[in-house]
Amino acid sequence: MPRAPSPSAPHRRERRKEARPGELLEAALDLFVEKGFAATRVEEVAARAGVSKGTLFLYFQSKEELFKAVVRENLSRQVSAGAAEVAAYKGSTGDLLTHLMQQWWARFGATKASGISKLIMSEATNFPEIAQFYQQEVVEPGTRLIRGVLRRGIDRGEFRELDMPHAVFAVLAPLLWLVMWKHSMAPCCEVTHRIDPEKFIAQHAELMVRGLHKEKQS
Amino acid sequence: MPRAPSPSAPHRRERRKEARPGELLEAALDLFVEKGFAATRVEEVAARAGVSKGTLFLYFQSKEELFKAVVRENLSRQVSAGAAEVAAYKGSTGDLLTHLMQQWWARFGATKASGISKLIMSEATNFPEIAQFYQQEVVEPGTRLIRGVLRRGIDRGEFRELDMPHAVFAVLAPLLWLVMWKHSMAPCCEVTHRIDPEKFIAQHAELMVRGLHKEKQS
Amino acid sequence: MPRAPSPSAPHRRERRKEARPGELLEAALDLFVEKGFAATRVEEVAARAGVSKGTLFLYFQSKEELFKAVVRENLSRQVSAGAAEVAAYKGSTGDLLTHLMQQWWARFGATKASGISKLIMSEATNFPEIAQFYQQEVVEPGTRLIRGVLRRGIDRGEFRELDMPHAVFAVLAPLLWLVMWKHSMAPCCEVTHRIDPEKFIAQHAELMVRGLHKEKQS
Amino acid sequence: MPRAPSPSAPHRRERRKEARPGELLEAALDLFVEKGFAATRVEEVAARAGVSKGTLFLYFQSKEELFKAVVRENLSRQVSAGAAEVAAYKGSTGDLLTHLMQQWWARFGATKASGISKLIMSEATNFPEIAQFYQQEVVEPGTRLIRGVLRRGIDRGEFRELDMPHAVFAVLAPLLWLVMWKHSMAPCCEVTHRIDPEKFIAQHAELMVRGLHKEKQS
DNA sequence: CATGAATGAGTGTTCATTCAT
DNA sequence: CATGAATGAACACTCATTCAT
Repeated sequence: MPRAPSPSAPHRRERRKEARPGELLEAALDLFVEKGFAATRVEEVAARAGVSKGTLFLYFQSKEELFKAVVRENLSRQVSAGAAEVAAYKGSTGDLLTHLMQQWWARFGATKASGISKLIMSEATNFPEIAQFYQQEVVEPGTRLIRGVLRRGIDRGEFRELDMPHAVFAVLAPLLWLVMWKHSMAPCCEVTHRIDPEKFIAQHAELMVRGLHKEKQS
Repeated sequence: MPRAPSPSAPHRRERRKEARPGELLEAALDLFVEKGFAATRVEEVAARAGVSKGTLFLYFQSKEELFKAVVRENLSRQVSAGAAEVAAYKGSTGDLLTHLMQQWWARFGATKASGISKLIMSEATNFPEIAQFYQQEVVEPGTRLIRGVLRRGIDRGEFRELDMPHAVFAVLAPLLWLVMWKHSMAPCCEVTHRIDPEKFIAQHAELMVRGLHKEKQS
Repeated sequence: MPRAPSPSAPHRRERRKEARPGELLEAALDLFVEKGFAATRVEEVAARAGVSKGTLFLYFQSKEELFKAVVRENLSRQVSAGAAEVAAYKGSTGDLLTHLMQQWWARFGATKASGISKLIMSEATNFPEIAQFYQQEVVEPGTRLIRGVLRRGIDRGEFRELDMPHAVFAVLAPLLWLVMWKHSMAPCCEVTHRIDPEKFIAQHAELMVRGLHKEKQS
Repeated sequence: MPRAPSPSAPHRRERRKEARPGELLEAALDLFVEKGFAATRVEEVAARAGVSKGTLFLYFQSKEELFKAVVRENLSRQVSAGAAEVAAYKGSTGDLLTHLMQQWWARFGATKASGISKLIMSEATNFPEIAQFYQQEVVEPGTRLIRGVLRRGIDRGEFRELDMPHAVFAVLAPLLWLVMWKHSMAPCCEVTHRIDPEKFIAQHAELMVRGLHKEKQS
């Protein structure tokens, strides 16, 4: 016997038609980050999103397409956060750099979104297309941002001359490594020397700033 | 081009039990690095080693055991390489640190073996056992080594006091990130700012050493 | 001969989840009885049930679980059949015993289900779990039933005192042997002395009853 | 360096060339009885016989041929034991029957050889050829023997008239069941009501003899 | 739109059998 | 004769994908 739908209550099926893809992407993000592409089963993604396996394929042509959509969705969000801050900053470049790193951790590294950086690094060889996309959308802008900051330091007479492209990555690498570590080794090795992200960044920032600065007067 | 069989040439069913594991490990290393653990098929490993699937299982109980053997073969032996150098080194600690990093790249980072560091980071959550093995066999000794060097610098009055555990990772992180990068993004993004590993390490080392050093007496 | 699809006929991908397990169990019973556990391939079970291999694993976690389900389906239910009859029986214990044996043959021995008793005896050592299950679910209740009957005979002064545990099996053994025989030797040896189960049971029952009875007057 | 063989000591390889097949058959008997045909691995048979897998195939064309040889070898041995005893026996037929059963257990049922009866029953459907062989070599002579004994009893006025073919199996069935039980359920179900073979046979014999005898007093 | 029953290609692993030494 | 390294067919089980309802 079919139950008569009451106009005031939404039908069971109606729940959130247009919200579906988003729920699926969120569930997929969690699982891909946790298990990687191959070990994630689409059925589990569907289940976590509260729909059936068939429904997932209604929105995404294949598991690969789902993966790409997850990455694209989450990549777009995190671009161009710090550019404004740099432009507005008044203090020393060392302080600016330290501030940016801390902000980066608070706004990105500590959130679930950092999982997709890990994801991309992990699966890059299986999805070159994604890797290139990431390169363009995230790496390029990010390196430009840091390059600008280092340039600012040099121009203002605070920093030494640098091997610019590599110096940029010397600044970024520990941050990128940190999110990889957080999503790979850290969950498995609970035993020793648990890294405290904030302290790690503080130590890295201090070493960087000192390393970048011109010798104290000389 | 068919090769003419020479009477002294080995026959089709050549006995070379001693050589097999090595050949299989090499083939496995190649494929695991190229495709990751899950995407590598044991049959392909066997084929690349020039044997049948059954033969592989003659030497390795399972795909996972094969993987562990690859790790042991390629990582565990690299570990204690630097310890000796540290003990014998006479010069300044800054030079020692720079030297160690360059050696590490030459002996490990630049080789195919570095691919499995990337692999482990990528698949750690699916193989916690492997991750822990890596932690014990590689990460722990590596951090101990660096800690010893930093301690040497402090004891000799060259370096400042440090937040030791995090400083160690500040030194290591860019190196570990470099192998990740080399095996994930680098192959896909041939376009811009190709990182030159030696220059990157040089820049990192210089920044680190400057950052670690006491202020030039001021 | 292609069957003309009638509009009311079920479509190719018919939904009949409720019917599937039963069809699979029946096919499995046939094949397990015919070939034994190890020699039966799940794919063939599925094919005989008209479904694909994957579908079988939709309903049974493993080949072994399928086997257990077959056992449960066909044996466990047969158990308590006779208990009621015993309780309600009014006549002599000798007649009761004879009656029970005949009923057992009609309801179990003569059916396909008896094949799994043979199967279990054959493969018991490879599946101790199954053997214990059979022991608990079938052997124990069965021996209890017979013990009750013998006790009834003794209590009513019809039967002699007995070495009870072994007398029980003296009663049961020929029946159990009969199903073994039916499913092992009988199909191969069509030649001589084909055993007629009903007559065999009649002869066994008569001998048993006479053997159990007190000496006529003495 | 090859060791020079001393003439007085047998070479390692020479050990027992002609004993090999026998050792293999013995090992195979043990394992087939214990695990059944499918679950027995030829490598284990070879290992237990102290030779390599290849050597086994030097003597037996295939696993199936090995199985058949095991059965044939052990079947031949056990025929025509009791015929002489029957002919020479002077006492009552009831005592003769009881005596035969006890002897059968002592000389066959209790020995490893009984394992092949179990084996044949278990694998009969997979090896019809074997089953027919067993029928001719063992079952036929055995039933003839018992038939003779029953005939003796009737002719001497001790036993009643019988449904002869079925009476024969009524006598034999518990014995055959006993060896099946011993090699299947008994090893798994150590818990309750462990059957004592001698007592079981005693109880069976007593019931049979009483059941076969003419009514006392007449 | 949503479902979930059904599919079948694909994978790791086993093991009887072969054959060069 | 004996070996044991090598083979490859076979099998249980998985899971992305489809489609009738």
